[in-house]
Amino acid sequence: MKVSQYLLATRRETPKDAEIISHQLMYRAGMIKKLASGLYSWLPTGLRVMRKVENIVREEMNKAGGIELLMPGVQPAELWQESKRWGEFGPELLRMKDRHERDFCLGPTHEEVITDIARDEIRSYKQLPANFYQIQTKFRDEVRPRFGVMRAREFIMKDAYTFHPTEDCLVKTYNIMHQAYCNMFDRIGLEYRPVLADTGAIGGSGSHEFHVLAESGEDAIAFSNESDYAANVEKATCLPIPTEAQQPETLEKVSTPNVRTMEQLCEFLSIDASAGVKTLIVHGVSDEGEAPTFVALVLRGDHQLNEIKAANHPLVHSPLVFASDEEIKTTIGAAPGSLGVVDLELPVVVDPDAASLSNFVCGANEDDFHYINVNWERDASATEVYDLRNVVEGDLSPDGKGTLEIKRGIEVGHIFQLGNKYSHAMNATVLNENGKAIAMEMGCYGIGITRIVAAAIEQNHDDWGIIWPDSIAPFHIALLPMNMHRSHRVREVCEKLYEELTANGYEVYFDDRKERPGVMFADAELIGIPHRLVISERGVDAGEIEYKHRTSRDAEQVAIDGILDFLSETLGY
RNA sequence: CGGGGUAUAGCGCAGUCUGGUAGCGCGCCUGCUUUGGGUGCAGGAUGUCGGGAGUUCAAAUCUCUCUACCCCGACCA
Repeated sequence: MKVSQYLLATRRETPKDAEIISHQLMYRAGMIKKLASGLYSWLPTGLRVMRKVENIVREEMNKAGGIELLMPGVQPAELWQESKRWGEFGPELLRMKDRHERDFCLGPTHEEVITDIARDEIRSYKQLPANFYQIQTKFRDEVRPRFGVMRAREFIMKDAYTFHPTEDCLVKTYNIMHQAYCNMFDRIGLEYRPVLADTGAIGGSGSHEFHVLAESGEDAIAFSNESDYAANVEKATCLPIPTEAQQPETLEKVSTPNVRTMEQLCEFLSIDASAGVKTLIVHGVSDEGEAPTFVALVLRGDHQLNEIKAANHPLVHSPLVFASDEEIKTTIGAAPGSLGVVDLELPVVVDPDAASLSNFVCGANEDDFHYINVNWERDASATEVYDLRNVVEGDLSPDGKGTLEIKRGIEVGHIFQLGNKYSHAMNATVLNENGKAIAMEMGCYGIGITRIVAAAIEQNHDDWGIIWPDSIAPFHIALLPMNMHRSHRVREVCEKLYEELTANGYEVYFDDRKERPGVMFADAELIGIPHRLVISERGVDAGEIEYKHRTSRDAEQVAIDGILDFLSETLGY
């Protein structure tokens, strides 16, 4: 590629609304241009990177037995009504009508369409397992798009769907896909972790997320320092903290004027937050239209409620709804801040680490009073002991090996064992060996292609710009002539080298603009081209070309005749 | 959807309080200059001041209204 005939679109200034480094650099490197909130054009340089990612994903999918197809972005409402998701999906589903007033949506995902294909085309267990995928534009009307293409409304996703006669077969394919995902991220060259994930509303038995580790990640993931246990903090569990039961002391009610928060209480009583419990009142399950019921959730004072775990408890309303101050006042007779477990007449769900305390502190259900030396059974009863809290750094790994560390991650992939939710709702059956119709077991597997591009930048950049791994770099080699407009010799060497490199399959960024060296260096570094060749009159006279890798400090001189061999060795092909 | 903010040249911004001929930097065009890290000098082009309505002799500036975008909270690849 000759830069003079290309749309480079690099910029010196960072737009004020770009908050994370990948967004800033993608904009400055001329990879993307915003059209509207959450909608981006991919300029030539950006598209080249995206295609590289796509190709790696495609190759690994094919290796894993996937068969590529392509489904429409616009989908009829009927399919979504059949799966019940026309109602369930909410405002994130962008809906529209055609000229005949028929309802359609822009597909945020394609379970319905693929299931429709499968139910028509797959009739026998002999055709299973089947593994279909596509790489295609998705649309989700995000409440708040942000971070550039990281959370865009329109984005490119690879989505795969598998169909199986049995759960065993599903698990087998699921594991193959898990490995395929690892292969993709390995090939791209990202530091990532597969982690156990919450299956959420979709249900099903197994789910993993793939996270690229980065400070700017929106998710927290926990993993053991001694085993391969890793899970989204939403889902992560740990072993209870070992405690020794103490001799029960006498229960005592103490006056704690104006104490409302855990911090105030700790200061007032000179205790550590781990010596107390906090009591949270949430809505319980209730029938439609009935007045809400309430459930008390009890955690050790220094622990944080995990709302997803809480909402998964059978007594607790899902999604989680906290009781309002008025509801608490009328139900308990005290304001939040003085709640406790003694004589509490509600179902009480207690986190294991709160359940193992003795002689602990809690509110007295009376404003400005707390109890000290509270003990379970004697003073308070737990309806159930149930994991309710977020794990924290240093907790014991649930597999008994090591302690947990917490890092931030960007979710770039998510795989699910779906079971038969869609096949059942949409009547996608096959005949088994006995001629009996059974709903197919399904798996689904997503990868955010465009998000991977941004995540790769989060992980690979420096003060000068992006540093692409070879695998997804927009160009392999930057060919930078010094003052070519004044030197026939430099021009000759460059033009010839450009032809040769291109003929050898390299993607060459040939900066043939009449620019000063500083401008050329700055642009090539900003764009993140991994390998750089500098051609100068001085070098040509000495029969040498200068080579430098994007990450190395110093350049080296290479003989002009040996440059092809040198590059094939350095780049590995 | 709730709360906060912004909208002036391609980009980044000043000007708005206190109404009076539209500005700066970068970029862009022309010429000269310079030549291994975003050169320097000179000249030049570019605006419905987000849209609409109002107040006024006069509105980027004051009032009303609409729209778009950004930031903070619940979702997701």
